[in-house]
Amino acid sequence: MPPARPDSAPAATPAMRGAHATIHDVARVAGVSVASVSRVFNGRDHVRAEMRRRVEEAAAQLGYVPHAGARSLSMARTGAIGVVLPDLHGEFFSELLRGMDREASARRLGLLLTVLHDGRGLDTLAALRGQVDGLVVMAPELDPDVLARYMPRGLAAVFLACAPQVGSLNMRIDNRAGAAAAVAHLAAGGAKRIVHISGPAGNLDAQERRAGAEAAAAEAGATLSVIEGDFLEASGTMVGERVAAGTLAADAIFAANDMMAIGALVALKRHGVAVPEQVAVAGFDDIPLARLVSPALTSVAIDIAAMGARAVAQLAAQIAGAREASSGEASTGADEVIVPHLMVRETTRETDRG
Amino acid sequence: MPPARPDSAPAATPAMRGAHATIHDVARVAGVSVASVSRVFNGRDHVRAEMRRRVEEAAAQLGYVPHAGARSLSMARTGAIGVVLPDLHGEFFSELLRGMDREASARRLGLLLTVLHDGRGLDTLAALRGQVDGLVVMAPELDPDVLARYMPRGLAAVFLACAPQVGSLNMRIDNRAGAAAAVAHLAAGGAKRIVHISGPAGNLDAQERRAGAEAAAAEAGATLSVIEGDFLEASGTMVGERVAAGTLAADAIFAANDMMAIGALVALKRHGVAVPEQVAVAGFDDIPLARLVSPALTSVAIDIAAMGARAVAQLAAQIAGAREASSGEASTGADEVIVPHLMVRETTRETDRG
DNA sequence: CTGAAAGCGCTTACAG
DNA sequence: CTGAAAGCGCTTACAG
Repeated sequence: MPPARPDSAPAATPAMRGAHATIHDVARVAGVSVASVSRVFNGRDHVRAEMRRRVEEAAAQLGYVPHAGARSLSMARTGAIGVVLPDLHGEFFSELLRGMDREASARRLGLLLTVLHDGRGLDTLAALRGQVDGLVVMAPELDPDVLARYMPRGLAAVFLACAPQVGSLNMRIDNRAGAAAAVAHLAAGGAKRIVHISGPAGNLDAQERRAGAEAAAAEAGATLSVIEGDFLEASGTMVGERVAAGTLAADAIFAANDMMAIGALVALKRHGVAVPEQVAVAGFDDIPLARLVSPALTSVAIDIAAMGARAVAQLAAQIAGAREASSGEASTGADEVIVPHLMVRETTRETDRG
Repeated sequence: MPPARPDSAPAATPAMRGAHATIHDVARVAGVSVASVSRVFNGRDHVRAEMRRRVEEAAAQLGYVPHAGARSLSMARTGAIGVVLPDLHGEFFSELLRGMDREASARRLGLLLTVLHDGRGLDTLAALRGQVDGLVVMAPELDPDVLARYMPRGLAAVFLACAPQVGSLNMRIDNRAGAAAAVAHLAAGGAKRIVHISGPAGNLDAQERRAGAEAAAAEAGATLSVIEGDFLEASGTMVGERVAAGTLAADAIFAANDMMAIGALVALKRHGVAVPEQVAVAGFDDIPLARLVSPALTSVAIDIAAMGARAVAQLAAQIAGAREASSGEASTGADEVIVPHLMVRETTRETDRG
């Protein structure tokens, strides 16, 4: 639709044309100014009851609904926040979104999803300016400088599990501690030859989990061999089959996420390997599925939904702050670290307690 | 930020104020008109190389990024589609979103998520006007008239698993056929007393699945007792425990979705009931988890991701059509029915074949 | 309490 | 090829 309508009949109202009624249509029908219609709909200023009645009547008659786009341009507020995710595979992101929605719904904020299919989509980030009030970004595989280059300037942002962005609020998972706890637990259960299925080499979470696993293995005097996976079930399956076949010696497997752990677990069981008696298995994330497989999977737990909710809350605070301070930078609170804890279940041997 | 900036120094450019540079800033720095800047950025019309160079230089210098909100107001196109979902629990919605994103990303469309927490949120639907180009709505628990009342008029829409909306494109799952296939399979495996864990009474999918189950049970001469669940694991657990305790007589359980079936399955196993020997179990949806539990769950499969992708593709076609026809109604293609198929796995007895 | 007007940041016929 | 101007549909100081 061209901005001008030179060729439409001058008397035709948008409502007549099948398009939506505008605030001008309502004003005309109600016999008042557009300013008054606006006031009635926003309900801040006082308007006389009679005025309100007439406007509401006209609006109802025309089926008028304010145009959110125009509104946000005028008010410099969209009511939406952008969510940038690396991928949508698996329950991790489903849980994360659920938590984000919980918080966003409560604040009447929309969630605009942008998925970075291994790098592609980065250029759409900048285009989010004017479409969202802020961004929650999760991009564990991206170089922080590259990411910074594509971020729209001056937009509030919270970074989740990314390489830290200076000047922004970063929420990080303590991957090292979580992985170390899992490996220490395996070693305490008697494991001597631990296989670690890592995430992709470029992934920050993967790097940190691997480092934590290596440190704990060294500490416990166990050997740790690393096989690179891709966070998908199939790479776990492959390792499980090699272990079952005897090609890969292991009395324990620690995977960098649950889906790979489950892949390994299922493969081991299929080949008659007893878990945890012959080979213990542990994962990372503690997705809902972890307790449903059998034996139930020991995993490093993070409250994913809570993390998502927290990120949205932080972002909302940042947006409100920027709005208040009106000019320029919002105060970005201190970075936050999420500390995971180990959920011991049936795929590992419980160690003595007291 | 007030629309006018009466109190800011007249010489201050937005860029200087920490805010974003606008097209006017770029035009001024490049010494050209805003129209030309617009042309360079949209790349449709021809512009001289020298002009392009100057504009691009100025834009780079100012860190200019076009304002999507203003753009969409001008062009009457947002580049986003709204996704309205009843809830985010479980893998079903994760899969659905994944499919939608696959298609939306390919078309460079954003996905604006709106979750209807049992009814709440309906009033935000209308507010989507001007924020999205169209809507994919999934609301199996909503009365079609109520839904119609809240839908923004004149916005393209595809309805997924809703009570059919006249004049719109509806995509429906053939729930009756799917449920009937599952129950027929259970009966063929020898089941005589089947317990059906239904979805909530107000849910259309639930109603149809129940009807299909009842028809098939009657056909096969098996009894079917219905216990109302809520699509969550816990309601399946409860039924599983009653069956294990002998309070509820059953040689087979058919749940209206997989999470309830898995709840029942886990409860039965925990209490030492052999599946499928003593009690067979079947679910509906065939979420990825279904094949990971053990024994692996027999389930009525629908390609959830494909369904989501298809809905987005249909919506995109509808939007393009409306844009082409310029005035008024888009042609909404014929309704579509998704036909599920039964995935037989280990929780049911395989019946003879040939 | 209400209205006229300017402004939000773009795009695009229209006329050079 | 380029610029001036009108327009997208709202909101909000400003002046009654």
